[in-house]
Amino acid sequence: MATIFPNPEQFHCTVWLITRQIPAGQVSTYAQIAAMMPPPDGVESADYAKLGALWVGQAMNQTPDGQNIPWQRVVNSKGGSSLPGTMASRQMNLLQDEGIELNEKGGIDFDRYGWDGPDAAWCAANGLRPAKSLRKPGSDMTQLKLF
DNA sequence: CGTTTGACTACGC
DNA sequence: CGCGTAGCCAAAC
Repeated sequence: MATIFPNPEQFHCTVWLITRQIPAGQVSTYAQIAAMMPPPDGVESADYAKLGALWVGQAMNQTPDGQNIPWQRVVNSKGGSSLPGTMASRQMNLLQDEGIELNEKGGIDFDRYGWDGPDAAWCAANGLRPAKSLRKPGSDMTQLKLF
Protein backbone atom coordinates (compact mmCIF):
# COMPACT_ATOMS: atom_id res chain seq x y z
CA MET A 1 0.00 0.00 0.00
CA ALA A 2 1.22 3.42 -0.81
CA THR A 3 -0.12 5.31 2.13
CA ILE A 4 0.78 4.39 5.65
CA PHE A 5 -2.78 5.06 6.74
CA PRO A 6 -5.24 2.61 5.23
CA ASN A 7 -7.99 5.11 5.80
CA PRO A 8 -6.75 8.69 5.86
CA GLU A 9 -10.33 9.78 6.26
CA GLN A 10 -10.52 7.88 9.50
CA PHE A 11 -7.37 9.59 10.69
CA HIS A 12 -8.95 13.00 10.12
CA CYS A 13 -12.17 11.82 11.70
CA THR A 14 -10.27 10.67 14.77
CA VAL A 15 -8.56 14.05 15.04
CA TRP A 16 -11.90 15.80 14.92
CA LEU A 17 -13.32 13.30 17.39
CA ILE A 18 -10.59 14.07 19.90
CA THR A 19 -10.86 17.81 19.27
CA ARG A 20 -14.56 17.62 20.08
CA GLN A 21 -13.68 16.24 23.53
CA ILE A 22 -11.80 19.39 24.53
CA PRO A 23 -13.93 21.25 27.09
CA ALA A 24 -14.47 24.98 26.86
CA GLY A 25 -11.87 27.03 28.67
CA GLN A 26 -9.12 24.52 28.03
CA VAL A 27 -6.69 24.06 25.17
CA SER A 28 -4.84 21.16 23.60
CA THR A 29 -1.87 20.96 21.28
CA TYR A 30 -1.27 19.31 17.93
CA ALA A 31 1.42 17.18 19.54
CA GLN A 32 -0.87 15.97 22.30
CA ILE A 33 -3.53 14.86 19.84
CA ALA A 34 -0.91 13.20 17.65
CA ALA A 35 0.55 11.38 20.66
CA MET A 36 -2.80 9.72 21.25
CA MET A 37 -2.81 8.24 17.77
CA PRO A 38 -1.33 4.77 17.37
CA PRO A 39 1.97 5.12 15.46
CA PRO A 40 1.53 3.77 11.94
CA ASP A 41 3.87 1.16 10.47
CA GLY A 42 7.03 2.45 8.86
CA VAL A 43 7.25 5.62 10.91
CA GLU A 44 9.76 5.96 13.69
CA SER A 45 8.33 7.23 16.94
CA ALA A 46 10.78 10.12 16.95
CA ASP A 47 9.63 11.21 13.51
CA TYR A 48 6.02 10.59 14.38
CA ALA A 49 6.23 13.08 17.23
CA LYS A 50 6.95 15.75 14.66
CA LEU A 51 5.06 14.48 11.65
CA GLY A 52 2.00 13.49 13.61
CA ALA A 53 1.47 17.06 14.67
CA LEU A 54 1.86 18.09 11.05
CA TRP A 55 -0.88 15.67 10.01
CA VAL A 56 -3.11 16.93 12.78
CA GLY A 57 -2.63 20.44 11.46
CA GLN A 58 -3.63 19.30 8.00
CA ALA A 59 -6.69 17.60 9.42
CA MET A 60 -7.66 20.78 11.23
CA ASN A 61 -7.24 22.71 8.00
CA GLN A 62 -9.90 20.48 6.48
CA THR A 63 -12.26 20.74 9.41
CA PRO A 64 -15.81 20.60 8.04
CA ASP A 65 -18.25 23.27 9.09
CA GLY A 66 -21.39 22.50 11.01
CA GLN A 67 -19.78 19.74 13.04
CA ASN A 68 -19.32 21.79 16.21
CA ILE A 69 -15.60 21.15 16.22
CA PRO A 70 -13.80 23.58 18.57
CA TRP A 71 -10.77 24.00 16.33
CA GLN A 72 -9.83 27.16 18.21
CA ARG A 73 -8.90 25.09 21.26
CA VAL A 74 -6.01 23.47 19.42
CA VAL A 75 -2.82 25.53 19.58
CA ASN A 76 0.85 24.91 18.93
CA SER A 77 3.42 23.89 21.52
CA LYS A 78 4.33 27.52 22.14
CA GLY A 79 0.88 28.19 23.52
CA GLY A 80 -0.06 30.43 20.63
CA SER A 81 -1.88 30.27 17.35
CA SER A 82 -0.21 29.05 14.17
CA LEU A 83 -3.02 30.20 11.95
CA PRO A 84 -2.14 32.54 9.11
CA GLY A 85 -3.16 36.16 8.96
CA THR A 86 -6.13 37.42 10.88
CA MET A 87 -7.25 33.91 11.75
CA ALA A 88 -4.66 33.79 14.53
CA SER A 89 -6.01 36.79 16.40
CA ARG A 90 -9.54 35.54 15.85
CA GLN A 91 -8.63 32.24 17.45
CA MET A 92 -7.11 33.91 20.48
CA ASN A 93 -10.17 36.12 20.70
CA LEU A 94 -12.46 33.09 20.79
CA LEU A 95 -10.34 31.52 23.52
CA GLN A 96 -10.50 34.69 25.60
CA ASP A 97 -14.28 34.59 25.26
CA GLU A 98 -14.14 31.17 26.89
CA GLY A 99 -12.42 32.70 29.91
CA ILE A 100 -8.80 32.07 29.00
CA GLU A 101 -6.34 34.76 30.04
CA LEU A 102 -3.18 35.30 28.08
CA ASN A 103 0.15 35.60 29.84
CA GLU A 104 2.70 38.38 29.43
CA LYS A 105 4.07 36.81 26.26
CA GLY A 106 0.62 36.83 24.70
CA GLY A 107 0.38 33.05 24.89
CA ILE A 108 -1.53 30.49 26.90
CA ASP A 109 -0.18 28.92 30.06
CA PHE A 110 -0.61 25.17 29.82
CA ASP A 111 -0.33 24.88 33.59
CA ARG A 112 -3.57 26.82 33.88
CA TYR A 113 -5.55 25.91 30.76
CA GLY A 114 -3.77 22.82 29.47
CA TRP A 115 -6.07 19.93 28.69
CA ASP A 116 -5.60 16.76 30.75
CA GLY A 117 -6.92 14.71 27.88
CA PRO A 118 -10.11 12.69 27.54
CA ASP A 119 -11.14 10.02 29.97
CA ALA A 120 -8.95 6.92 29.93
CA ALA A 121 -11.97 4.73 29.28
CA TRP A 122 -12.90 6.94 26.33
CA CYS A 123 -9.42 6.48 24.88
CA ALA A 124 -9.61 2.72 25.24
CA ALA A 125 -13.07 2.64 23.70
CA ASN A 126 -11.76 4.45 20.62
CA GLY A 127 -8.55 2.46 20.36
CA LEU A 128 -6.33 5.35 21.40
CA ARG A 129 -3.38 5.57 23.72
CA PRO A 130 -4.01 7.25 27.08
CA ALA A 131 -3.72 11.00 26.88
CA LYS A 132 -0.79 12.82 28.37
CA SER A 133 -1.57 15.87 30.45
CA LEU A 134 -0.20 19.19 29.26
CA ARG A 135 0.06 20.39 32.82
CA LYS A 136 3.26 19.92 34.71
CA PRO A 137 2.89 17.48 37.59
CA GLY A 138 2.04 19.17 40.85
CA SER A 139 1.17 22.51 39.29
CA ASP A 140 -2.47 22.25 40.19
CA MET A 141 -3.03 25.42 42.20
CA THR A 142 0.07 25.64 44.30
CA GLN A 143 2.09 26.90 41.37
CA LEU A 144 0.55 30.35 41.56
CA LYS A 145 2.31 31.44 44.71
CA LEU A 146 5.62 30.31 43.29
CA PHE A 147 5.57 33.18 40.87
C1' DC B 1 4.22 12.55 -12.44
C1' DG B 2 8.16 15.45 -10.15
C1' DT B 3 7.90 19.62 -7.09
C1' DT B 4 6.33 22.35 -3.43
C1' DT B 5 4.20 23.38 0.70
C1' DG B 6 1.96 22.76 5.24
C1' DA B 7 -3.26 25.60 11.28
C1' DC B 8 4.16 21.45 13.45
C1' DT B 9 7.98 20.20 16.40
C1' DA B 10 12.70 18.96 18.04
C1' DC B 11 17.24 20.33 17.91
C1' DG B 12 21.46 23.12 17.05
C1' DC B 13 23.55 27.64 17.32
C1' DC C 1 15.97 32.57 24.66
C1' DG C 2 15.13 33.80 19.66
C1' DC C 3 16.11 32.14 14.91
C1' DG C 4 17.17 28.77 11.27
C1' DT C 5 17.16 23.97 9.73
C1' DA C 6 15.80 19.10 9.42
C1' DG C 7 12.21 15.73 9.32
C1' DC C 8 10.75 12.55 4.88
C1' DC C 9 4.06 12.17 5.20
C1' DA C 10 0.27 13.59 2.26
C1' DA C 11 -2.32 16.63 -0.51
C1' DA C 12 -2.14 20.36 -3.73
C1' DC C 13 0.12 22.36 -7.95
